[in-house]
Amino acid sequence: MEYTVQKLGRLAGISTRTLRYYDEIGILKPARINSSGYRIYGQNEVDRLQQILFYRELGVSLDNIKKIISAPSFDSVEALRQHHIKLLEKKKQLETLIMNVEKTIAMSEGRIKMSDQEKFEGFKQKLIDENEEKYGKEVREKYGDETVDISNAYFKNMSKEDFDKMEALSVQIMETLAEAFKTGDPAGSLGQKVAELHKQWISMCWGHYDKEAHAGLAQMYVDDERFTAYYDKEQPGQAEFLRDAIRIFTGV
Amino acid sequence: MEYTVQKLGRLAGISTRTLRYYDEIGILKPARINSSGYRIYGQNEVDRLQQILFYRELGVSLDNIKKIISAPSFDSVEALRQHHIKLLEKKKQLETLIMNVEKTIAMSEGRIKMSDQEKFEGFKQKLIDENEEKYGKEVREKYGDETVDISNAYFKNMSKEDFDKMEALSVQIMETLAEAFKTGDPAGSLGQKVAELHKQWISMCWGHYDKEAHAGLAQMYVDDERFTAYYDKEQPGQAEFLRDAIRIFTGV
DNA sequence: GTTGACATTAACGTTACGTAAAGGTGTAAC
DNA sequence: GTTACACCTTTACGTAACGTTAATGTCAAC
Repeated sequence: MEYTVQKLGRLAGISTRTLRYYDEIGILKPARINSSGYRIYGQNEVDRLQQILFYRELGVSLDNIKKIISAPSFDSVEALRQHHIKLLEKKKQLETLIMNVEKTIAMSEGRIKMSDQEKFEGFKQKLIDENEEKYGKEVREKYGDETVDISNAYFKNMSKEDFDKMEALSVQIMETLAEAFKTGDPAGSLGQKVAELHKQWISMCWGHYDKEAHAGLAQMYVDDERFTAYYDKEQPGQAEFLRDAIRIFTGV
Repeated sequence: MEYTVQKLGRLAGISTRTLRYYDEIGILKPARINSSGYRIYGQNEVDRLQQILFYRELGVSLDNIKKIISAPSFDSVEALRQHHIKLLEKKKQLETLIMNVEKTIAMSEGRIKMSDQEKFEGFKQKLIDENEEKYGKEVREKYGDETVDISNAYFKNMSKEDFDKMEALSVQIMETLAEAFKTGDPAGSLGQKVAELHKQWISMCWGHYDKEAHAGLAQMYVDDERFTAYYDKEQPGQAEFLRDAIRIFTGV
């Protein structure tokens, strides 16, 4: 089956302008141009367009779509599997958002209360995903396929020594946190020592120090389950304890 | 609680640029400007921003969001309910798309075969929805709250007489179709009479006539379940019969 | 041989921001 | 007291993915 722009457009539910644009940027060129200069698309182009629209639906930029499906190593089945996973994630996020809406309705009716933080929950997950994606990409560009641990040092182009120092600090933090947690007092000397160590650690991470940001990060350790899981892995409650200690330490 | 641009941005997971832009276009103005010219947001703004992001997530343009939430009749709880329904629809569509991906993977592995039509199913539903939304909006702008039936005449700014004529035609089509269907022969004189009547009808709809489009529409009566349901409502199989009659009539 | 649907290129418009430039503000640290 | 640095400001140009308009060529049908 052969298609002109309009026929293919109708088939796929897109405009002729879109098809010409796709030709222009080289993401979907017609199989041939007939004697009158008309674009003629064939079976291969139909399939390729389908691929393009799949990725577009995911919010992938045309530029990236081009890279993905033009790469010589492109394995379309594998790409589809990845695609499938992303769609499932998107669905999950949508479900979070739906829950959030239901919560907000309940709140409007006065049945429950929501914190300002909670009000943006459905959206935030998306942000985190995007950051991860961006972060991961940049790291891969800079360091190739080195270990994930080293990628932690990304922010400041850290030296190996600095990195080792950070590692040591982070071990020390976890140990001291465990000790301090036993005392049950975030304001105590051990609790404040953890906060001080943590300050040193993020100072290295960020290249500078900022009280409010520190307190904000501590709050995130409680709000973001990935961080909570990390700090709570030995004793549940440690993430919250750390936040309280830092709150007192920073006075925020 | 009061927020500066950055604090609110972090809370909601958006950039400061976005907040300034929202101020600029008047969709979200700060509660006040302090002595240094800083934007200060309060509780109302947090809630309004949440509303904005809800709609944005749905793909509504900022311009339309502004109209929606600025309308004096804006009922936020009711809006949330609508919003909730739309999210559920979006989820459903996403599930269709996921199924489509799974189907395509299966196809790539040679387990099943898919027609060109099927390949675009997930997108098409979306297209239909969008068209309906756009269509409905434009009609409301043009005719206010008149009946949905009259809105059918939208395309060509049809007169009342034309509209009545169309109505009469559509009744005649249904009656003749029922008669013709009994003969079981789409090529017979009754079958071809239906096709001819249908040609007249769509000529009025579109303002012109095109064979291929006619044949295409007839195919859609079979492919799109909403049309199929309409034509099959008296006798299952009538949609298919009509398509066959039109196929023969147009010679496509 | 004239419609009218279809095709072409060229080029400017749009939305929702990103990004940089050039500068003022607030406060913690030396 | 001034340095430093995270904030804030406005102005203004850049971008993605097309939409839209204009001016023009092509093809099938009546």
